[in-house]
Amino acid sequence: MYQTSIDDFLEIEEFQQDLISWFLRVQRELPWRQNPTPYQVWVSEIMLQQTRVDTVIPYYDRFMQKYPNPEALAAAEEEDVLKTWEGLGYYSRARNLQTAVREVVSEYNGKVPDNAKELGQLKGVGPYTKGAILSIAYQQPEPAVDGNVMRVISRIRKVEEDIAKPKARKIIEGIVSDMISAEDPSSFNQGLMELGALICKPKNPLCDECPVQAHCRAYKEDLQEMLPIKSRKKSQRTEKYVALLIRDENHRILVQKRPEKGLLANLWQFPMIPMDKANTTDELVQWFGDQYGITIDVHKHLTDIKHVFSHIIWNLDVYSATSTGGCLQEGKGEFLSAEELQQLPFPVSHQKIARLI
DNA sequence: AAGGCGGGGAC
DNA sequence: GTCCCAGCCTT
Repeated sequence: MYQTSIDDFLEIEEFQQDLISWFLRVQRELPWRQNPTPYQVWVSEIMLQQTRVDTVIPYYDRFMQKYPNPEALAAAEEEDVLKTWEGLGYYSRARNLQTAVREVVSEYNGKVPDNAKELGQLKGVGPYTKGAILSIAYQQPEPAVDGNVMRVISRIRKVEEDIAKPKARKIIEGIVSDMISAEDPSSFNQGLMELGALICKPKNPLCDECPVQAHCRAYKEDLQEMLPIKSRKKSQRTEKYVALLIRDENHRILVQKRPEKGLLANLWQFPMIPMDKANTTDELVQWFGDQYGITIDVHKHLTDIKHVFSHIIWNLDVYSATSTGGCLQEGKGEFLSAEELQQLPFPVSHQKIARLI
């Protein structure tokens, strides 16, 4: 059904021409498009995973300033890398990127691999990123199928598979493999993504301005609003916590590092107590004493914070408090000055608390 | 195959 | 509120 027949070759060549010439004419000027090194392509592609271009730009600039090459990133402290990534989300991207870059420095003499086998084994480099690096950095005709490309190809070729399912990506990859330009795979792949971002948008696609309108089955059949087909994800669960801004006698503040796995791994936070463990202030003080080893005096309610993740909603009830005695248990955090806190990476939800200091 | 994993912009 | 963004990893 999605096979390419001999009769389609001429059509495909026209499609390539229309797409690539449009891309070369209208492409946005982006920091990672100025004669990029493979490392620059790699970093930009990791940052762009599930993240909009406009959000990434300032992060990319700061990151490249601090870590201009694989050696610099390999030598950095993880905590500093996370601080540079602070606010961008999906923090395992940063940790996996550093792990992979260290492997590139030690195993490949600092040269980013130019083949699918070695690239695919690097931490955090999946099918999309692998294809993006091979095509954009090395001009190899490999598909790079992201959300944009799934939507664009679904419409152009009337693919009615549910793009939320893994099977759809394989189908789209096959189609792109049959269509990709051998002369300029970089512009072809980037053109598909740029088309998705600027013209072939999820809602209200600008078909009147589309450079490949003549090649689009969805447009021909007026199905552009119906495609792609995508099943809905289930909604988030809610978790309620009390968060505490606890000062000691020197006005230092209690913070702790989160576990090395799971949500917001290795980031820092203010102590949080599940709401069901602290129905009353007395219960809260009791629980905190048991868990942390210090007694606290809870003062006024500062604010409520609602923070939405992709799969969880946090409701944080924030109180100020002072530590009045006891000895902080090992591994339960440390009291730091406001200046010292500035150096540590916090999730956005807890940056909101830090602003109250 | 399904769920965990951030945050923000567009509507 | 909903959707979704230049996705990957784990189970």
